[in-house]
Amino acid sequence: MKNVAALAGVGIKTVSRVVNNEPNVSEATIAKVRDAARILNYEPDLHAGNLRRADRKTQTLGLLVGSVANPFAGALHRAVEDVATERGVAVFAASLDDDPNRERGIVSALVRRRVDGLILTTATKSQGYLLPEQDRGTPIVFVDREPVGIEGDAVVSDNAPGASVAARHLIAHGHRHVAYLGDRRDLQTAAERKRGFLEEMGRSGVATSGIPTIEDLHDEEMAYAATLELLGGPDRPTALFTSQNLVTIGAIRALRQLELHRDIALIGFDDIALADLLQPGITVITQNPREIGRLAAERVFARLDGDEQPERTYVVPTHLIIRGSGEIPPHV
Amino acid sequence: MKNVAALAGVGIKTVSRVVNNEPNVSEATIAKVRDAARILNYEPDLHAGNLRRADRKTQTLGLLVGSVANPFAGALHRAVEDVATERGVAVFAASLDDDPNRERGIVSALVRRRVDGLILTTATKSQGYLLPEQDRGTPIVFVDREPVGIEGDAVVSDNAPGASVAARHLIAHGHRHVAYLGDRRDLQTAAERKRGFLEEMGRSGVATSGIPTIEDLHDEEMAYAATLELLGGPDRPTALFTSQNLVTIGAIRALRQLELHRDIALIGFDDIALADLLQPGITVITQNPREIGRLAAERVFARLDGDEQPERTYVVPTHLIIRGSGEIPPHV
DNA sequence: CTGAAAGCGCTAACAG
DNA sequence: CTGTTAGCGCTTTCAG
Repeated sequence: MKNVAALAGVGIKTVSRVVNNEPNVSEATIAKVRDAARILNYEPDLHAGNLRRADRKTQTLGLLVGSVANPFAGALHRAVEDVATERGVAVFAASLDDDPNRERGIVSALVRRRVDGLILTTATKSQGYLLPEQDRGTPIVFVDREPVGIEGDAVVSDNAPGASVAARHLIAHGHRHVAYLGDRRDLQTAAERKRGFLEEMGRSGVATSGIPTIEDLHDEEMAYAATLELLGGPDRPTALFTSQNLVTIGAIRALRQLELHRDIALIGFDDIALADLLQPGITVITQNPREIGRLAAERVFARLDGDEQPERTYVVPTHLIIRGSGEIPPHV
Repeated sequence: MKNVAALAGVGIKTVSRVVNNEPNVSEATIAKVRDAARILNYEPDLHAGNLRRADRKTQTLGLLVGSVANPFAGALHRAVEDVATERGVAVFAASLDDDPNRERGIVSALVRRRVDGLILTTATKSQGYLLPEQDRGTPIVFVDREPVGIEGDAVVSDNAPGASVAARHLIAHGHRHVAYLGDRRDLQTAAERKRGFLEEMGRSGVATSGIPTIEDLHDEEMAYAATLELLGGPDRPTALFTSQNLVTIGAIRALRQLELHRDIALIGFDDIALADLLQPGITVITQNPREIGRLAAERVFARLDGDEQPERTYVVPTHLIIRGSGEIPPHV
């Protein structure tokens, strides 16, 4: 900047004015400065400026998702990016891998970089450690899972109601003997989905004790193996409810393996790619990651703009998409 | 930091030493400082420190991909993140949308944030505008597409050879009348795949002029419509080669719509989710986005570590995965 | 082993 | 309309 000022023959502050489009600079001076900047390939240093700027905003957002490689996170990330870009804000994205230590490390790295806001999927038991940062004025919005040990805006899917819809749908198609296949039970989303599912089964008069539940299925292979075992055993269920993406895919593979995919009903929570092209098509409860991301980013910016309303949880609705696998009648 | 120093009753420089794990501080002092830091919830400001630091590294990387929402980009992003995290480096990820203006804007935003390195998918005709930044010492690695107007490391798939393999496979299964369905012809990857495909067909004695080619298919809907039209017309091809993900999916939908999916062969470039569960399974040429990302990140860090070897292009091999659709014999 | 002074690139506050 | 001075939070340099 000093160099630009020298080349343009003006003071350093004038360059600053031009770069930041501040008023009270003559057209001629602006032109001189811009020329000099172009010749020197000058790019302002956002961080240096920020050090002294009144609002101290880095124009930067931190986003923590399950894994940037998974489609749910990708869609969410894109939505966040879209609203951030509109405001000239760049986003750091990182992967959680459901690891509490990783969460702490990433949050710390983001805080050290003085992000203006945080959008977080969490794996820690309590997020109380974020209190100091929140007190410092950084808006924090939780996505996918609600916070524990701290107040904060949150944007989540209606996990329990969505799972209830799945249960009701299977019941309506005559099923009484439905198995639940779920992710790690310490994950809030998995627990909610299980709760919604079991409650609805209960309301329909199916005893919870009679419902086969297999949990802690964290990847496709585990789900595949668990499904094979379940269906190979006695007293085989007539339908499956899978609480998550990878579990659904594992179950599909197992059903195919056993050639039961046309005989045993299946509803999965969360959509999967090309689910409509399989035979039968896979009936699912879809989430809306784009909307979750959009809302979360909007909340961050609203807080940044001074919105003071009480923190709350925003629930993004899920939808039942009927494609065939969920409408298979019970087969004895 | 001033506050921490005051509370610990030491000089500011001593705090700096402790925070950065510099030597020559007594155990007792270290303990005092750490206590004070904890009490005040002190988090160092990475950018402020960087302003004066000798190496001026922000521990930050910029990544520009097609769209963070697409699976190829997600896998690449994750691989980059993995190698970056190991070195305490955070990554800014942004979406290009094959828009040259967007590319310029994002690059500028990243440069202003003084990222230590850039990993870029590009849409501009020439990347000469990056020369000043490169001269400033920022390593730039191009992914998916090779640079024009500038020297630089690049990591790409073997597009032409991969497409040749597809062509050869179809030829080997007896096809002579194969259509090419491709993405925007101004995209380097699409052009390469087309070239590889046509050259191989030529080597097998099929006249290029007789090969139906439909290009500029940028999304699923366009591909679907184009495929419907192609197959509804006279002189229907016996096999299709689709040069990209979304085009493949559009073609699959069209084939199903016409109930030709068991009669017309299909090979797609780039893998698609659950391709093995469709009937028939979709034969594809897979890319390796994780490896592309890993290599790109490694190149950036190697350059940062002083590697001076000439810039070059790294080619990551593709693989033919046989699943059924590519092995359908010609049907007249 | 420790601290004081200077300065990184920029903006705030004020003076011309 | 323009420039000067101070200072953001930290690291460097150098003197204790």
